Amino acid sequence: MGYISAQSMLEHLVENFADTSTETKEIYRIGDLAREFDVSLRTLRFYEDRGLISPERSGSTRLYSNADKKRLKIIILAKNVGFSLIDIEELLKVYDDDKNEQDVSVLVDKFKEQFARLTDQKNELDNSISEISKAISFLEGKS
Amino acid sequence: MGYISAQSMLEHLVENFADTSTETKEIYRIGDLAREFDVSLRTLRFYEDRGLISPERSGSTRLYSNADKKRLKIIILAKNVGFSLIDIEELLKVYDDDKNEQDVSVLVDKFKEQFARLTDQKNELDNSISEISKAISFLEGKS
DNA sequence: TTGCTCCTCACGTCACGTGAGGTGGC
DNA sequence: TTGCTCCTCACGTCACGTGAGGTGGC
Repeated sequence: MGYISAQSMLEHLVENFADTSTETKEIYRIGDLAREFDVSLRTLRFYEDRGLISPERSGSTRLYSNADKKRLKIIILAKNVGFSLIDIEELLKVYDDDKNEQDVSVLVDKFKEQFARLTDQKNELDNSISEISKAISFLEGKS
Repeated sequence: MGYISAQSMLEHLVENFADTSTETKEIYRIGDLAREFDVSLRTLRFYEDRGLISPERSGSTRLYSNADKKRLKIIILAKNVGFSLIDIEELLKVYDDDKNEQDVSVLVDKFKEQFARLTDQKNELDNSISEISKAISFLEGKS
């Protein structure tokens, strides 16, 4: 099959997973995107502080393009699966420096690592749930 | 069956769940307890700052009694099942103000609330795991 | 004029981690 | 003297939340 860049893979990925409103505009204000992705204004400003996204300005007001919105979709998907902002910065670096096919395997590796972290967390959570269940039946059995 | 106080229930609970070393001493130093409960010195000092535990001192060195150790067992069990330090403060209040049987149901309620929080977290985690699994098979299928 | 939305600081949160710099008894 | 363990600040972390105080266009 044909060559697929990491960049277009990420774009297809978020198209499949972050299927939000179908409203098509050219320019978005911060409130539009905050509503659409269900995050706070502070969150979007914070991501900008962290260098993850850099919207244009009209005076002091931020203006987000469709490219910014695609970028934000990637950020939100990555956040939803528990990537840290540092991780997301690296993902976006792959997205931006789209030079060769190796990037794709780097991408797969990063997602697999995150999958491993999530399953570790799940095991810890399951242990906590089992411990608290035992505690509750102990407390109820004695009352 | 006979009346069982919230205080003794908490003690029995941690006896069952936090069965650590059986070494019996009268006095523990901070390093002893840190090793036994697998937490840092900083953590024990922080819990003291937060008013959760108040060991004696010999000069500047902290000396923990067996009662302090029991108390710490409760703290560690509660931490392991995800209670916040604020929650733990309230649990310890029940442990200290051991006046009537109502406390026991308060205790059960707090544990059940925490159980609900944990299952919510588990659902979120399961969603994240499912999302990232789909993402990985998407990425692998296209490479 | 009133609302709505936008803006920039800047401190607060949560549970500690991580040095820096120093003391005390074997 | 060297190690080991203990101590007290006090800033850093992570991803924002939460005001305070102010601007700009319908």
